[in-house]
Amino acid sequence: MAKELTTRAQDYSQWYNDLVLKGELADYSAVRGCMVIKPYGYALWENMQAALDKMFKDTGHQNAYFPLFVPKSLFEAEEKNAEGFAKECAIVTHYRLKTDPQNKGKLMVDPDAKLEEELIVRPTSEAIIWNTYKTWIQSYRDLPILVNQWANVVRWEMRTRLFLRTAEFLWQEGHTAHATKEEAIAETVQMLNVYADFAENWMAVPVIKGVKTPNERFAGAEDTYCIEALMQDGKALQAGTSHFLGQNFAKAFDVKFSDQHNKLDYVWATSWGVSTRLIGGLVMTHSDDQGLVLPPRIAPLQVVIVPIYKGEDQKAILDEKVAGMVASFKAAGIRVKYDNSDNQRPGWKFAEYELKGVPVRIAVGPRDLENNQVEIARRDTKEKSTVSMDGLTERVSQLLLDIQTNLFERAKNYRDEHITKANTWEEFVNILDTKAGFVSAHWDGTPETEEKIKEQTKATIRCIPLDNTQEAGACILTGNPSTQRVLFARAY
RNA sequence: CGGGAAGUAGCGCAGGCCGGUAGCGCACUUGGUUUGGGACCAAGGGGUCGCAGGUUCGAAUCCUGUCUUCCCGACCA
Repeated sequence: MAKELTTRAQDYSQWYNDLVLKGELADYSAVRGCMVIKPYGYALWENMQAALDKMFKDTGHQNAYFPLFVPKSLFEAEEKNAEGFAKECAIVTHYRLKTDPQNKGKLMVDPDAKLEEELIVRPTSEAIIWNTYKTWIQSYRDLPILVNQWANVVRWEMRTRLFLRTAEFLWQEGHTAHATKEEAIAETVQMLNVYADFAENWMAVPVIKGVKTPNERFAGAEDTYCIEALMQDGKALQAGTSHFLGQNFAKAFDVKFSDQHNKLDYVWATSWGVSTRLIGGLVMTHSDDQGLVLPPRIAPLQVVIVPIYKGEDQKAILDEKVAGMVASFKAAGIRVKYDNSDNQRPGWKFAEYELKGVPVRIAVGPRDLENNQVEIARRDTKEKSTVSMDGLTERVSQLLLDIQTNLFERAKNYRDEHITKANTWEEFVNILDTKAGFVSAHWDGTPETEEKIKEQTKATIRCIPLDNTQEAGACILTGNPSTQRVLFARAY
C-alpha cells in the first residue's frame, strides 16, 4: 500500500520515473541533473559491466584509464568533435576557494587561483587518448592498440531524465588504433556486433543494427554504426554506438606510423561506447504496471524465497529446510536471497519483489513442507505453480532460461509489430501519431529533407539498417528518387 | 533561456486568503496480537516551516529580495 505506481496508460514518463525511484535503481541528488545510483541499480550495472568486460577481453581488448580533465587546447584539436560537444561542456577555470570576506562562513572562488589553461571535464575521451597514443605509436608493430576504459563523463544537458540523459553518466569507451582502413572498419563492425549480442542475449532487448545518417553521426566520425531499440511507448532509443573515425583524430593529433616499407601514414581509429542509459532502455523494454521486470542473466537477484509461517517454531523449521535449498541454488550459480525478515508479512514481500523485478519467487509454508512442494511464481508472466522440492534447482535453472527467452521473444514481437512501412506522407504522419514505433520509408538522401521531416514530425532517421534490401522508391517528403528505405522514429 | 508549479519531520502532503501553542498519512522506536497477496492495537521519538531582510506586541502565514528543484518547451554528436 505504501508504494502506488503510476500505470503506463496513465502517464508513461511518470511510470518510468516511479519504477526507477521506487524500484530503488536510482534517486535524485542535490546536484542538478545528476543522479545517485543506488545499490540495487549499481548491482545491475555491475552485472552488465562484467558481461561486457568479458566480451571486450575475449575480442582482444585491454582496460586502461585516462584523465577526467582535458586541456582546452587538446579538446579543440579535432574541430568537428570539439564543435559538436562545445555547447555541453563543464569547464574548470580555478583551482582554489577562499573564505569570503563579505560573507562570513561562506566560500568564494579565489580570483588569484585562475588556471593558465581551462580544463574541460571530458564529455568523451578521444582528445586526451589520441594525444597519448601519439607517444605510444611509431611503427606498424605498435598496432593495433585495443583499449577500453570504464569511466564517467559529463555532458551538460538542458533537460535530464534518470538514466536516459543525466549530466554525469557512467559508460565504457573503447578507443582503438589500426594500420589500415579495412582493419579499423572491421573493428567498428565487430564491436557493433558485440553490443548487439549483449543487448539481445543478456538484456533481452532486441536491437536493429544500422548506420547513422551524416546528420546524426558522432562529431568527428566518418561513419557511426548504432544499435537501436524500441520502447513500449513506441519511441526509439539509441542503445550503443560504434564509430569509424577514419584518420581524423590521427591527423588532429599528428599520430603517424611507419609501415612495412618504412612509409609514414596516419593511424586509423575507432571508438565505441555504451552507458548506464542501457538501464533506462532495459526498464522501458520489459517492465509492467506492477514494477520492474529484469532479465535473469543480469538481474542482481534471480530468485527470492519467501517463508510463510505462524510463530517461531514454524519459522525455525523453514529456516533449516530453506538453508539446504539456498545452498543448492548457490552451487548452481543462481543468485538467490532468502528473505525471512520478520518485519514484513508475505504479501508485502510479494509486492516488493515484484516491484524490484526479481525473475522468480518461491514461497514455502507449512502446507508445502507437508507435501514436499513449493510455490513458484515467475515475474514475466505472473504465473504461479506448485512443484515438488525434488529437482527444484534444475527446474529453477531451466525456468530462468525460459524467462530470459520469453522476455526477448515478447520484446521482439512487439518491436517487429511496430516496424511499419509508409509510402505516402499522410501514412507516414498518421503512423507516427497513432501507432508510433519505427516507420520504414524512402528518403532522398539529403540532410535538408531529413531536417524538414524532423521539424514537421519530430521524427529522426534512427538508422539505415545494415541488412537493408535495395529497392527503388520515392522520398516520403520530396518524391525524389530513393534506393532504399530507412527507419524513422521519434526518439529519446 | 521562455512558460508553469513547488520548497513545512526521512518520504508524501495539509495549514497560508483571515498572523496568535507545528498538523496528517506512511516510515521509525517500544510492547502485544498477527503472518498463503501490500496486517492491527497501544504508547512514543523526530521540525531553525529553503535562505536573507522587512512590517508587527507576535510571522509557516503579509511584503521585498534571493536560492534551489520539478514539469512543459527550446537543446540533446
